[in-house]
Amino acid sequence: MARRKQSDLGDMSTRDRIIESARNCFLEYGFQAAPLRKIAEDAGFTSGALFGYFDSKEDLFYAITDPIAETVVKKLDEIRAEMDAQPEKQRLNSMGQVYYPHIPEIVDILLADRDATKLIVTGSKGTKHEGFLDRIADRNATEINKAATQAENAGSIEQQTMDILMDGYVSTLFNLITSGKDRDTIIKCMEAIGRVYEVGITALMKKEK
Amino acid sequence: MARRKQSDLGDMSTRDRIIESARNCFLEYGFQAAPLRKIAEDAGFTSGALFGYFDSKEDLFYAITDPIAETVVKKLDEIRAEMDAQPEKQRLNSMGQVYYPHIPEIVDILLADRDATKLIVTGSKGTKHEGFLDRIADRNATEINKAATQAENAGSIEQQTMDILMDGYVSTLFNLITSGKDRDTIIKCMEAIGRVYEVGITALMKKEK
Amino acid sequence: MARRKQSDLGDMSTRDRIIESARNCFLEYGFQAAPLRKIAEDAGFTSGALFGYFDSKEDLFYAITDPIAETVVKKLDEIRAEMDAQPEKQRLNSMGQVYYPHIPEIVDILLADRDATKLIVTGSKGTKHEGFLDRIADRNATEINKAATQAENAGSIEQQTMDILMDGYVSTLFNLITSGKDRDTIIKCMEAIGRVYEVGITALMKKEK
Amino acid sequence: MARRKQSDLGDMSTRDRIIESARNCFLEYGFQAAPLRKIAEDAGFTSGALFGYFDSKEDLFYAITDPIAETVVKKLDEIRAEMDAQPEKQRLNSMGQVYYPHIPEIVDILLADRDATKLIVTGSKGTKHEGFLDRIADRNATEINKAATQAENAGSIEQQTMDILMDGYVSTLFNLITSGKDRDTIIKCMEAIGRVYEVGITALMKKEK
DNA sequence: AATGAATGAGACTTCATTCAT
DNA sequence: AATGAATGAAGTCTCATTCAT
Repeated sequence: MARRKQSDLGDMSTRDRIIESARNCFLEYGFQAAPLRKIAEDAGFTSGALFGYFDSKEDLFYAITDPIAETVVKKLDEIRAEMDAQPEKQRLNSMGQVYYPHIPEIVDILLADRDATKLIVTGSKGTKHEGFLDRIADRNATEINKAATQAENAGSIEQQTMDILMDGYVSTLFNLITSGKDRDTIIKCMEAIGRVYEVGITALMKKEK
Repeated sequence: MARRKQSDLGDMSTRDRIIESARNCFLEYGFQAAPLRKIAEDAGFTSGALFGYFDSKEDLFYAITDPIAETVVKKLDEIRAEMDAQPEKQRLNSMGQVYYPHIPEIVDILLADRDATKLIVTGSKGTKHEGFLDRIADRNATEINKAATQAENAGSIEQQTMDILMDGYVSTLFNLITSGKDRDTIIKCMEAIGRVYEVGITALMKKEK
Repeated sequence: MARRKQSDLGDMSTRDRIIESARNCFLEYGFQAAPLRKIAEDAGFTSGALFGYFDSKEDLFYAITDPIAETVVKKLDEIRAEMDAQPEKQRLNSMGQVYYPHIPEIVDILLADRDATKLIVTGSKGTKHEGFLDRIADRNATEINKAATQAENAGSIEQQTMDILMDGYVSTLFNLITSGKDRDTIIKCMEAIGRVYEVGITALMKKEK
Repeated sequence: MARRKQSDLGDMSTRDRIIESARNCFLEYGFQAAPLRKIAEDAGFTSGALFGYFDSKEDLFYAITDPIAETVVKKLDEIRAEMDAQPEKQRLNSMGQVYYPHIPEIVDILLADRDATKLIVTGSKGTKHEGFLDRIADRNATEINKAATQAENAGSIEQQTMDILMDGYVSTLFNLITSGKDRDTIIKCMEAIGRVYEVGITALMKKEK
C-alpha cells in the first residue's frame, strides 16, 4: 500500500513538498551547495515561498535532520547511562554486552528517516551537525578511556584497538543505514558483525594474557 | 630531518605554496566552500595568480588529490587481479587471505599524503572524487558477489555479511588514516582488527555448517 | 477622561487599529523601512488585511499624515494671504507682527497629531511629504524676497538674514513639537523666542541705519 | 580653476567615482533606499566592483560621512572643555560668549563636505549616524542644565527657553549648511543671528528681574 | 610571474502586493 | 472582513574567473 513515490508531490502540503524537495537537493548537493531556488522550483514554488515556512536555509535543513539527530543523541545518552551503572571494574569488558542489544533500537531510529541520517553524516557541512559522527566517536572514546582507567585488567587489550573497533562498529552502522539495505538485513549484519567482534576480541584478549 | 613545518612557506615554489595553502583551506572548508581568494592570500598571492598554475579550482583540487586517488585505485585493481587469479571455487574464501597482506601497502599509499586522503574522503563534495569510498565499496561488493556465485559453498556465510565486513574493514582503514594516528599504530590496529575479523568469520562459518 | 492607552487596541475599529500600529512602526523605522507585515501583526491582523482599507503602503502613510500636512499648509496659506493684504511698502517689516500671533494656532494644528507631525518631518523619506519643511521654508523665503523687493527700506536688515531667522523660527517650532514638550511649554517657548527675535531684529535694524 | 563638475567622472579613480556616485544616490534616496546597484552603475561599474573598495554598503556610507562626523564631534568636545574651564557660577551666562566665536570653525568643518553633512543630518537612517543632531542637542542640553544648577542666578531666564534657543541655534546652523548658501553668507547669517540672540536674551533677562 | 581591477552569475533573503477562499 | 499562500522583483553580497598591465 505504499502509494507515494518520491516524485509524487501532487497531493502533499506545501510544507511537505518543500521538505521533500529539500531532502533531495540537500542529498544531491549537500547543504551549502544546494540552491534554495532549485529546492523551491522542484517543489513547484518560487524561492520566496520557502520563507513562509522556514526562517532560513539552515532552519529548513534542521527541520529534516533534527528529529533524527536529537533522538539518536538521546538514545546514546541513555546507553551511556546504563554503562555508567555497571560496576567500575567490569565496565570496560561489559561495554560491548551493554551496547549491542541496543543496536536494533538505534537502527530503527536512523531508519525512521534514512535520508535525514545520510544528510547528517554526509551533507551537513556548514551546519551545526557538521562532524556529528566525530562527536559521537569522541564521546565513545572518552567513555572507553574512562572505563579503561578504572578497569581491573586494563590493557589486556590495547585501548586504541578497542577504541577503533567501537568506532568501526558505529561507522559500519551508519554505512549500512545509508547503503540502502533493508531493516532486517541491517539488523542481521550488525548482529553477525557483533558476533565477529565478540569472538575476535575474546580471542585477542586470551592471546594477550 | 623533517625540516619544514606546515606554515613555513618561505622557500617553496609558488606552485607548492599554492598547493600547501589549498590543502589547508580545502581541509578546513571543503572543496566547495573554500574561497579561492583565501587560498591565494594564505599562500601570499592574489587569486588571479592561481590561474597561471591551475585551470580551475577543480584542477587545483585534483592536483592535490589525484596522486593518492589514482595510486590507491591502481593498487586495488592489482589486488583484485590477484584475487581473480585464484581458482574460482575457493575464491570467495580466500579473498581475506589475499586482501589482508596488502593492507600495509595501502596504508603507506594513503599515508603518503594523509591530508589528500582526508580530502578525498571528507571534502570532495562537488568534485569527481565525491563518493570515492562508495565506489570502492561497490566494486568490492561486486567482486564478492561474483565470487560468491561461483563458490562451492556459497552461503556458508551470508554473502551480505561478508560484503559488509569488507566494507567495514575498508571504512575503518580510512577512518584510521584520517584520525591522525601514526603509521605503526595504524598497522597494528589493522592487524588486530584483521585477526578479530578472521577469528570471528571462521567461527561464524563453522557455526553455519 | 482620556481612557485609552496607546497599546489598548482591543475596542478600536480595524481601520483605527491598523492606523495606530502604522503610526508606531513608521515612527520607529521610517516609511520605507517599516515592514507592512509588522504593522499588520502589531495591529493583530495579517498583512493582506491592510489592503482592504488602504490601496498601498503609501496610502496608509498619507492616511496618517495628510490631515496634519494639509491643515498646516492651509493655515500657512491664510497667513500668507494676510501678509499680502498689508501695504506693499511696509509688508517686509510687518511680517513678523503678522506671523507671530498665528503661532499658537499652528502649534495647535501640529499638536493635534504630534506623531503625524513627527512622521512628516522625520519619517517621510520616499513619500510625497519628503522635504515638507524645505518646501515651507522655500515658500517663506519667496514671500520674504518678494516683500523685500517692494519694501521702502529694503536692506536695512539683510534680506538673507531675515530669511534665515524666519526659517529658524519655523524649524524651532517643529523641533519643539517633536521634542515631546507639552502645549503650554511650547507656546511659552515660542513666545519667548518671538520676543528674543523681535528685540534682536529691532536692534539689528537700528544698528544698520 | 575648479575644473570638475559633479557629473564629470571620467578622469577620477574608481574609488572616487564610486564615492561620488554613492554621495549622489545617498542624497537622493537616503542610506537604506539607495540601491547599491544604482550606485555602481552610475559610477560605471557592476555592483560587485564596490566590494573591492568597501566592505559593505554601510562602510561606503561611512567613508563619506565619518570624516565630517568625527571632526565636528571633536570640535564640539573642545568647545565643551573650554566651557568647563569657566568659573562655575558664571558658566551659564558665558556659554554663548564661548560658543559663538567657534561658529566659523564649525561652519568650515561642515562646509568641507556639505553633502556629507546633509547625509548625516538627513539621510543616515539605518546607520550609526542616525539621530546625530539629537545626540548633539542632548549633550548641549545636558551641559546647559549642569551649568544652570551651578549658576548664581539660575532661572533668571527659563532654562527650557535657553535650551531651545541653543538647539535652534545649532539647528539653524545645519539648515544653513545644507541650504546651499556660500560660506560668507553662512558666517554672516550666523553672526547676525548670534547678535539677535544675545540682544534678545539680555533683554529677556532684564525683564525677568 | 603576478597583480589588481572588474565582471557576471548566482547566493540567501525581504517585502509589498495579489487573490482565492 | 480577513486570512494565508504565494509571487516576483529587488535587496546586499560572494566568488570563480578573466585580462590588461
